Amino acid sequence: MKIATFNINGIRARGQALADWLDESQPDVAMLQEIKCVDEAFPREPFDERGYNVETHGQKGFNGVAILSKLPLEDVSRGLPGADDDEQARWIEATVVGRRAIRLCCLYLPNGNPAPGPKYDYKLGWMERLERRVTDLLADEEAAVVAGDYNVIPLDEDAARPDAWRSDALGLPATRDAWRRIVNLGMTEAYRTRNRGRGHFTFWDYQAGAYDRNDGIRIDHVLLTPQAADLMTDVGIDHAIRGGPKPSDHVPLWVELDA
DNA sequence: ATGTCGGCATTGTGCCGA
Repeated sequence: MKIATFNINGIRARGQALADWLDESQPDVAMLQEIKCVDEAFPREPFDERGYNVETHGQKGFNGVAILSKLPLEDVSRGLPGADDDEQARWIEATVVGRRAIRLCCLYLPNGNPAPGPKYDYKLGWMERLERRVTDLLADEEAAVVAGDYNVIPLDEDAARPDAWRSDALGLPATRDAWRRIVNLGMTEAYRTRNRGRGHFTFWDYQAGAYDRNDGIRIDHVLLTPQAADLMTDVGIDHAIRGGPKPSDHVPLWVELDA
């Protein structure tokens, strides 16, 4: 089962690029972030035609997440637990059952800039809630994939110019500490099991020819519970589509699970 | 740091968020 995450930066602006990528990459599951529309405005037809079930958790203008799946999506839950007053649409989870059941958690973690400030406080609070949700997922002892745009640069090697991000909300020590606390609960960070060193990115700014200069950062991640990590057979980044027509500023990251 | 983009409010363009 191929499971991908992709921050598409606006579903309505990305229709063709997203459809083309689905046709080429053929994921069984695509977890999408920044759909930037309400549920009723999500264009379902291109995905219906391709045999995907669609579940969305949208919001007007900003944020918004969705899961596309060729298998039925069961037990869908919207919103990250732990703050009833949180109005931002950044979390949706569901279960797919192939040969094995897989819990899919799709997240769009807050950017947090400018830091310090209320937006950064919200980011750190959201990461505390994520830590609690991951703790519960691990206690379930089942296969779960927690994937999305984390807006976290885990280490200096995950940025072309690490110095530029040291005081940014994506790279501050407190951000990296919170990330490490989550991973260290017992999750496997999929991409780094097979790829080491510099130059592996999932995001390039639209400005200043960042993609052409490979001036990127690695901020989209897939975390796996042990039961999911034991099923992983491959992982990759579809970076080439960043150079295609009307690209998102992020590219897809995917894992293959024997499930 | 800034060579950009998407969506909104709004009809020509400036703001926000990233």
